[in-house]
Amino acid sequence: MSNAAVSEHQPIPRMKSEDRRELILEAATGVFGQYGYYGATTDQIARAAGVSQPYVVRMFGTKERLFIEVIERALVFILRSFRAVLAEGDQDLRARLGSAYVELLRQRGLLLSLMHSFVLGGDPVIGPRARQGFLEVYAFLRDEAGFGPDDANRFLEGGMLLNTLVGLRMSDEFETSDAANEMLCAALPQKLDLLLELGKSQQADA
Amino acid sequence: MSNAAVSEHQPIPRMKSEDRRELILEAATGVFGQYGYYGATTDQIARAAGVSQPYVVRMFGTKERLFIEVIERALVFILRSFRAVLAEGDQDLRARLGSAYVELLRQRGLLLSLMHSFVLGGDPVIGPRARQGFLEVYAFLRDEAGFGPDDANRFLEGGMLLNTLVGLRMSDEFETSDAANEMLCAALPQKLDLLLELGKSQQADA
DNA sequence: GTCTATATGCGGATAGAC
DNA sequence: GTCTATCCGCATATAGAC
Repeated sequence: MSNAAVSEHQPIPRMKSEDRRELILEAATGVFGQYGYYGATTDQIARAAGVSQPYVVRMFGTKERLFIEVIERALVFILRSFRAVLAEGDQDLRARLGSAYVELLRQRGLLLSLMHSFVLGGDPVIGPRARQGFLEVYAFLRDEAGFGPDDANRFLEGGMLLNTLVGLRMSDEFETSDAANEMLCAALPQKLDLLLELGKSQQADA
Repeated sequence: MSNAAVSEHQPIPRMKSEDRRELILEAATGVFGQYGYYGATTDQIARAAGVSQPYVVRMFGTKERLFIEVIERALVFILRSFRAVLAEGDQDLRARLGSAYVELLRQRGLLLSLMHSFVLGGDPVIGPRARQGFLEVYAFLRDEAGFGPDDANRFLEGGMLLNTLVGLRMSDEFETSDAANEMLCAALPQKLDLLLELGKSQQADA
């Protein structure tokens, strides 16, 4: 048995700070997405990332700074994804952006972490970042995607309802409630299968 | 100096359990609306209600039960308000229901407490209640208001964006950001003045 | 009905070893 | 780069007086 095998068993898997950082941000995104800023603990995040709790704090300074990094990273993903859609053409832009947004659900907790930040607008440090993030998306829709105020609004409305339904885990009721079923079908023209699939996998985790 | 004056100074203002209960629920609604379930403390709620922290816990058993009562009470207000609109006629139903919804912002934290519950769908006790509440509103729109699936969906989309903008305190940016200004105007056809007014008063509190 | 005092547990953060 | 041990503060909840 090689040394490599031994250090896999008692893992002190050193890696570059940058990589570890990304790993923790991903884990934190999932945990914050589920429990929100206050509800999530640095210990949960650490376990999800496979590192020790003090290490998480050490790397990001405070839980608050970690949360800020999580939501700023989430925003980067959203805008990157939207710009990729834009680069592919102008046909059906609204539908394709909507589709891209739903696809972001694959990154667990990404949209929900943001959603949690949106309802903490009163917080003196989270609030301003959250507003800025939201406004950046709005600016993208207006200036880059060329939406008018009404179209931009419509798009955001749909996005916020989607976030809410995901946060609610409404997909859990898909089979048990006709109303839930109907609502989900109306809210997600396509992509319903993705939502249900992700819903099941996260039920399995928990 | 009379005894009455003394007991005003050291106030032990006994009141009926029911009244005190309502007072605390109101205070809790405001605090939960601002900080969410995990972020709010029973002590903040107690101070907002003008009672001691242990009394709050004593009266509701646990913080969790208090939160559940807050969101169920919020739902009662929403449905009561919607049914009142319905009783006044069928003209312009969508707009009038929307308007009634915005008016509920007057009850501080009512819509936001619900919103916070919506993003905690993974919680084993909050989640089911939150889903049920959301589905009750949907059922109202479909069965009582006579909306079709698409109209119901549209209505909920608008509601969720409103909740989000309020949670974000986007009205804080009304004067400083053109984008925020435009967005708010598009999101609230009428009633923008109400939002701005409430925004100012809550800035004053904090 | 309401308070004061307090027990208890948990979570964020720090110190320091390896 | 990463861990273990631990401190400290805060928040929920309990006990019991008035």
